[in-house]
Amino acid sequence: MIEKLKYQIRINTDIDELKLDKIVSYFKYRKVKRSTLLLSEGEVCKELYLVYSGCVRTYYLTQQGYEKTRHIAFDDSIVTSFSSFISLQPSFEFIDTLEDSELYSISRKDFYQLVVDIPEWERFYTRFLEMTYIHQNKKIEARVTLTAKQRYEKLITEHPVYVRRLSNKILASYLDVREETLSRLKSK
Amino acid sequence: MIEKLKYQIRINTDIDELKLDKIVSYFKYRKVKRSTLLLSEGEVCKELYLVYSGCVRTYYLTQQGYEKTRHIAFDDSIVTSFSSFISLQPSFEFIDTLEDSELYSISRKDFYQLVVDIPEWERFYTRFLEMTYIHQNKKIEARVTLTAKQRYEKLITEHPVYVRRLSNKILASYLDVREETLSRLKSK
DNA sequence: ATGATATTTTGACATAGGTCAATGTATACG
DNA sequence: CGTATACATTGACCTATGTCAAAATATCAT
Repeated sequence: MIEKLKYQIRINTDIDELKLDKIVSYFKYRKVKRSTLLLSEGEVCKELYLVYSGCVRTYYLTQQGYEKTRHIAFDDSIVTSFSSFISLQPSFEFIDTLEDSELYSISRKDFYQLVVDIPEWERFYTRFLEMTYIHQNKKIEARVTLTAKQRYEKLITEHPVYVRRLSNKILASYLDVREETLSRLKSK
Repeated sequence: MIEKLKYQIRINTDIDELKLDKIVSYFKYRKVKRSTLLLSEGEVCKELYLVYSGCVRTYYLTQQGYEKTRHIAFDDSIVTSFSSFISLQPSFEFIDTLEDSELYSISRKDFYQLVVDIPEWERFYTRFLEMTYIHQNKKIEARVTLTAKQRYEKLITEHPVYVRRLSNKILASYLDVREETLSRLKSK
């Protein structure tokens, strides 16, 4: 089951099975329907999710009420409203499921207790933050240097799964264009 | 001198003076003139800088050859081309000085050796990455949800130093608008 | 100081992408 | 199954911001 998480940790840091089992024991299994709201704007985010199957996203609203998708997590990836999870400030993001999903969740309290108790877990977390930084940075660069068309084509090339698995509406909100614009881009 | 770094580390993690002195001993002092290029696109970034005085920025070029400023570091803050520093991949960013500056630099090798050797330093680094994440995320949100005018006004309100200390050209590149546009925004 | 070089401002115009509205097409649920 | 609700497409038009060029300042090096 949660083998994938174990595997992820193993490749990022040396760790024995005992500690690995301890870490994994804090994750709780949870099955949720499509379109389930896991966190609302204004709430403090006290859970981190590991997506075992399905799809979870985080998004926020513009002043005009449009959704902007920050992150989409498919199988075996981690998702939470990080800014809130880290700072304990109210989240400006929502978290919801885009498909029926199986999740493993860990509480913020347990998560940070593991950071203190298990050096390998802290190492893993540090690596994770580093990779997240790089990913964010690339996303910003793409947003700033490419046209809507180019961003769409880049996504097709680099992550065809997104285009295959997501609705136009979600894809548009992820690429930061209006749905109408995406629809037009596709037909050219 | 490097008291500020010590102070920063102390408030983020408990650490004794001995270790603090060891950390600090790896930083080398360096005085550089305005407009000095510290890193070029394509090079692997193997240094991290602590800005003691002056101003350092990182930027990249769009396909049309325009500069886009990612980060501006004034006194007492940390700057490097992180994606490259972390991954050892060639940097897509440049680093240069916007004012005559005094820097403390540490090599990537020493930096990561300290991460391994001194748990408090790793803790500090983790906190730093967390704060950096939150900062990046806010910047993206602002870029996506606000107009050029609103971004400019937000900057005036939240970080008037930027507006006071930077040229229009740099400020425009930081706000992700053309210089002409910024010039017009100001006169309204 | 003085010319050279870079920055800022202003103007006229172009355009990518947004907006609003209507129509067509899925898909979910009783 | 059928119909209600959400999603996707298309059209006509609009606007914020970019582009290019020229003039007005500021800044720098000798």
